[in-house]
Amino acid sequence: MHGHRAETPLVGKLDSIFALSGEERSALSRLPGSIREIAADHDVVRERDAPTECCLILEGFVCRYKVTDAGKRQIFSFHTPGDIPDLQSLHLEVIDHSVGTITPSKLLFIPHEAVRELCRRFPRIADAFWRDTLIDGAVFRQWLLGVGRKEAHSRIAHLLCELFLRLRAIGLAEESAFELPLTQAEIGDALGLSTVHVNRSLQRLRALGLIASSGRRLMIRDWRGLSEVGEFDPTYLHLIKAVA
Amino acid sequence: MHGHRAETPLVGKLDSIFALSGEERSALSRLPGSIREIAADHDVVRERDAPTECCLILEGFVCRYKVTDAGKRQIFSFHTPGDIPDLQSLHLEVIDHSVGTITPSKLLFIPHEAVRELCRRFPRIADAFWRDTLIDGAVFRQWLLGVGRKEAHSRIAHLLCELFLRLRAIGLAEESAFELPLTQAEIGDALGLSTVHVNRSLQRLRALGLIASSGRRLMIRDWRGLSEVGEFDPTYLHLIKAVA
DNA sequence: CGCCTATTTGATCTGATTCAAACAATGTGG
DNA sequence: CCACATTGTTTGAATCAGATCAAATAGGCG
Repeated sequence: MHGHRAETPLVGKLDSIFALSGEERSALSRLPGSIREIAADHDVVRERDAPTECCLILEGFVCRYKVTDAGKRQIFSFHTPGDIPDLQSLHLEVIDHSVGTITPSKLLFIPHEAVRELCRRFPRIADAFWRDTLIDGAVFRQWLLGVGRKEAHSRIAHLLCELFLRLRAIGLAEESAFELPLTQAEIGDALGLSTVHVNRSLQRLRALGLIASSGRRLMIRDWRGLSEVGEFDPTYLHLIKAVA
Repeated sequence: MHGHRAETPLVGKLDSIFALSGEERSALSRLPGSIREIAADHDVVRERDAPTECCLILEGFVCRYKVTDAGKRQIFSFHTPGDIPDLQSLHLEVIDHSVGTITPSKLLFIPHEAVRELCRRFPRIADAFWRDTLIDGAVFRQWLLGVGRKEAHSRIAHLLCELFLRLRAIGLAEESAFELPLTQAEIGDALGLSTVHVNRSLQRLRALGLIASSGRRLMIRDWRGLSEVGEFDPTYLHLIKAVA
């Protein structure tokens, strides 16, 4: 069953990276599936599963990750409303990583067959998904460049820049502030850092006057400066809308 | 094992991850384009380019990489004959990373339009490419897991395992040895390590009796052990053929 | 042989981890 | 509304994996 809003998160998200026609939009918003609400810190898909449906995020914050034998977690990406973090399960039987919630989330589980059918009927939608997958890969590469070759505070600055733009692209950020639902431990897992070091690096960014925060709310005081420290260049996100 | 040497590298490569029909194979091997030979250590595509053709590797070793403002290089992936490292340029105008040769290479530059046409005529070939892109992403994730969360010798062990299997899948490795055309500096750039540390970690793997090497030739003395140290599980490569 | 590029070794330094404990928020149930 | 538990943030000190610097070998190869 599905509800009907003016614009579903999926349409809004694809809109930010691809020009859709009216017909394509309405087809997308009519995708069938079952809605499920999942508490924070729970797995949606687990490494080695072979799901027959994929999950569209309606609300919440989700991540993809993998755990080392030594029990260390590496987060690969964060996902927001409109994303389908396990779209790849459409073409790859076994999934090679887990997907878990960060915050309580509302997800729409869409049968693979429905997505395939949609792609057959609207080849440009397939193109949009393909494009999204490629952008996903580009984000990975930026991530890897940071983890492999940049210092802690620079990685963090980059992550904050990226999240800000992505959230703004889907209407979840204000002019220069947004809700950041990540703990410092989660940031560390994403960037290959210890919690302690994330904490000290954040303090440094604050001391430099680049950011400020109160509770979950993060304010960007100096976008230019933050971008520079993080060596952030938004091109790789391939967003359609221009950037502040 | 099979002995079809008349096939092109591309067919051989896709064969290793996807079941192609005879008609699809011959269409693939008839892809047009211009062959160019490129010396070692030269760029094929540069970050921010917007190429109108993509390059199929016929011979040689190629990598994708990006460089930090501080001048540090991070290699994202290595590519071997049959790979099309910049296939993504088909759907993403601007390329977000550079592609460069490691060894002297022979490349076939195929116009985007020819690939698009092929995908239209043979949708299953499009599926195969899509699948290849997804596997590429899976390789990235493994890579990132290592760089972010594993120790140096473990990352190296993992890389060696991966290269061995991939090379064997396309017929470029023997039972337990292969030509490894990488310098220690390049391994470092791939794994986020300094040359010196790569050297010492390799010595450690040798001392453990896991590998041996003479010149460019690398021998795997203890596959089990190497896999364990690297926490290597080949599932993510999604190779069709079973593994030793 | 001599040149250039890789590998190896040694010594030193440092960014980041780890361990440990205090502190702040937030939430829970009585 | 308070005591208490829980989870996240912050601080401090000790330690370590890996970086950096510097210089000595060892291979290839024209």
